[in-house]
Amino acid sequence: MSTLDHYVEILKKGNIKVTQQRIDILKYLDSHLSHPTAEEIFLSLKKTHPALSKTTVYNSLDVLRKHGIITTLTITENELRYDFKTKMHHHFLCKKCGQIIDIDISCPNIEKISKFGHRVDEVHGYFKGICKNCLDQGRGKNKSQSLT
Amino acid sequence: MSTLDHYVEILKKGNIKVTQQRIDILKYLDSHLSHPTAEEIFLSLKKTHPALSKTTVYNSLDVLRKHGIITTLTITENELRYDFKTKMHHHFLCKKCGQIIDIDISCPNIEKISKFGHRVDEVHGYFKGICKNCLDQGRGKNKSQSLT
DNA sequence: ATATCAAATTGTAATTAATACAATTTAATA
DNA sequence: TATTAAATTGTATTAATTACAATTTGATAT
Ligand SMILES: [Mn+2]
Ligand SMILES: [Mn+2]
Ligand SMILES: [Zn+2]
Ligand SMILES: [Zn+2]
Repeated sequence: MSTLDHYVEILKKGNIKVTQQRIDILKYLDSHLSHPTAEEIFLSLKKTHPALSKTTVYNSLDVLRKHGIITTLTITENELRYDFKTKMHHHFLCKKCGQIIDIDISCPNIEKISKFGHRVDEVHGYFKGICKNCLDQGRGKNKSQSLT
Repeated sequence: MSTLDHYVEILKKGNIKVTQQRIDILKYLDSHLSHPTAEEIFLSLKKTHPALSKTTVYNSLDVLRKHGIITTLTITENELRYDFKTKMHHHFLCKKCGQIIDIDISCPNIEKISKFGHRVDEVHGYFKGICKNCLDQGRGKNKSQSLT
């Protein structure tokens, strides 16, 4: 969550033409770190920007990704997800509530891969299971905690 | 690569009805550890079994997966990939030649996730970059090595 | 060996994420 | 303010996956 100028700066620094659509998408991703899909981003932004095209969302996300400003996750099966956080981290997908949680750990395996002779550009660490919240609820300890 | 009886045994052990289609799919996955897509499996099996339906391939893969006989990979963006190898291992996707290589290492991070309170059922470790073969070719050391 | 029947297969249609493309608009520069 | 390359829009298309009804078949009991 930052001032709009912050997103303008990010775009200018990458020599990306500054448009309202791109600012909106960046702002959305920065304030929704839940790894949304293109569809979710589109539907949300369309509320306050009815003329927005889904193609623009896809195009903008591609541009941002190619410039390393955002990253993508292939953790779910049918759609790509987007992440404003680019620092290497892991993810946990809860198969019950569906949320994708950031896990701030690094990967100690990169060096091993390099020893095989491959050049590693990206590291993706995903875990799937049941999150703490869902486990607690399943045990009857319903503390009426929100899952959104 | 095993005798057909082996795949029959696998199905029977899982209380899965034995059909020629399921045997064929299992055999294909066992002898093609390249993490094929449903489409690739379908096209290859259709050659010797022209009546095969793509729906059957999807259904069978789902059944096999639900019984833990095969696993799935979401490493590429547009399609699911299937793996006969269920023992926990990592993967490396070469962005040049497209092949997905098995990396036989384990994940030292599982315990950390458990400490967060989540229950971990699946571990997915993916790396992306340029594989050794492609790197060597790029350096002009073309030893005419096959990439298939 | 044969009849039975739930389950599997098939073929087609529907859904959905993503991409292609031509017309229009706009951000950046002069 | 005029210019222009790039971005946006809307629509059409592609491609992976799922839904579903009709048909076939594997396993069981007779
Ligand atoms: Mn994240
Ligand atoms: Mn594998
Ligand atoms: Zn959960
Ligand atoms: Zn390669």
